Amino acid sequence: MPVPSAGRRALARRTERGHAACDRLRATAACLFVTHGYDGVSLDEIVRVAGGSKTNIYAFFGGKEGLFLAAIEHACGQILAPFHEVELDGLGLEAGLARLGEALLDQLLTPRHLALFRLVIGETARFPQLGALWYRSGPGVTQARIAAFIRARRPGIDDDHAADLARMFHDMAVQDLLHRALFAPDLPSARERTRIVARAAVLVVREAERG
Amino acid sequence: MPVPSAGRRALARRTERGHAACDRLRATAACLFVTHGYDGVSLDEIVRVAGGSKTNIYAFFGGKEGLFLAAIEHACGQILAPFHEVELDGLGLEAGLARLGEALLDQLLTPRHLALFRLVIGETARFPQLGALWYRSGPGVTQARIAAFIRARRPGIDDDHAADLARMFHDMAVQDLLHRALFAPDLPSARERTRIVARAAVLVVREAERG
DNA sequence: TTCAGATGATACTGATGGGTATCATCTGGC
DNA sequence: GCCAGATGATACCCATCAGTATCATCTGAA
Repeated sequence: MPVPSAGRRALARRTERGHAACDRLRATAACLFVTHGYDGVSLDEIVRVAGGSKTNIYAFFGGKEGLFLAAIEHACGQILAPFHEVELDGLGLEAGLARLGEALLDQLLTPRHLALFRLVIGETARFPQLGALWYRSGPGVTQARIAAFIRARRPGIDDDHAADLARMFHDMAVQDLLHRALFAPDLPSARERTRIVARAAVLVVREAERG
Repeated sequence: MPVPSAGRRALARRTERGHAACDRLRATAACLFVTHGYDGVSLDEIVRVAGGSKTNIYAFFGGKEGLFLAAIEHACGQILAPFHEVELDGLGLEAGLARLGEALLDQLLTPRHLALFRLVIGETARFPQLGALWYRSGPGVTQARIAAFIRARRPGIDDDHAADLARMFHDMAVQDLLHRALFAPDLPSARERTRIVARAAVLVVREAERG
């Protein structure tokens, strides 16, 4: 691999055309990297799909690694957006947890999320900052939202206890299904999904009562 | 990439030297692939470390992909061996579950397991058979052992219920810690580990009483 | 309008690496 | 011991690809 040099200097004033090219590059790269992995995509291919030229990649992102990190960060930021908009007004603890679990699984079991998850896990060895970024924008946010909901429905609850319950609910409701989706091509039925999430919700509610 | 051809024909009688070379290649490849990933290791490097020559790789394994699959299968078969030998005689349900959970974490949080896990998840997109192999020799076996223990300590329990409890215990005890280890460099303290496992065991025992 | 700098198109470079070919050497059944 | 076939050592082929260089064209602030 050629040693990267300073390359062309950073741009002083980027034009409108440049911004558009930059966005297109990042979006295209995200799509291709998620689908084919870091080593499975060449810069020439990205440029061929996105338009523009390799000149931009080095001017905007510094090289392949920079483009990769920017693309994945972008993808991570988007992946859980629908989950954050789930409406819980009027739902009790058990029903609300169930809805949160279902909404979470809706996102986590999409092919796009599974592919991104694979990529992040695989490349965290090469790009350590990726792992932290992922946990922050993934499980971290998710568990925090669940914990907040538990505290809202059980106002007197201890903060640590709520966080514990949130973590346990998250893991019981999501992890086995996520792993099965990652490793086996046949997803469980919707009925099975519902059962698993409901079971987790029941357990957590019982445990919350106990204090 | 050159299109693989039939290559040299399969060997009719392999010599003792050949068997030794084959084993060395597989072990070396497992080590290097787990550390550097599929694309991060060249055949020349494997041969340089293991001795022998590329001739063997094509004669024994058919090419890089075949060697990779053989190496990973080998590594998967070994990774949980210590877990299967945990002694549970004389322990009640809660204490036994706790010991199982601790023993499992002992294996899952080793650098070697984390690296193998990363590799398998990342490469399952390219080699689908890998995922099934992994689930079979990993979580599948683990959960089955936990379920068997629950049934042994609660003889009247419904089989499906035991399997459910096993899955939930497995996920509560292991998953969050595993994910944090995968994504963040700082492992949780032994104290925190013990607390999480104990908490999961308590929940499952209570749930088992309820029927 | 001008023109310096941004962007596009494209060819090139140097290194890498999977797979093949060739020939030398070793093994083991006979 | 013989010798066919297994194994080792090595050079080679050819495609890929990150990064660079060069020059043409476009943009937008002054």
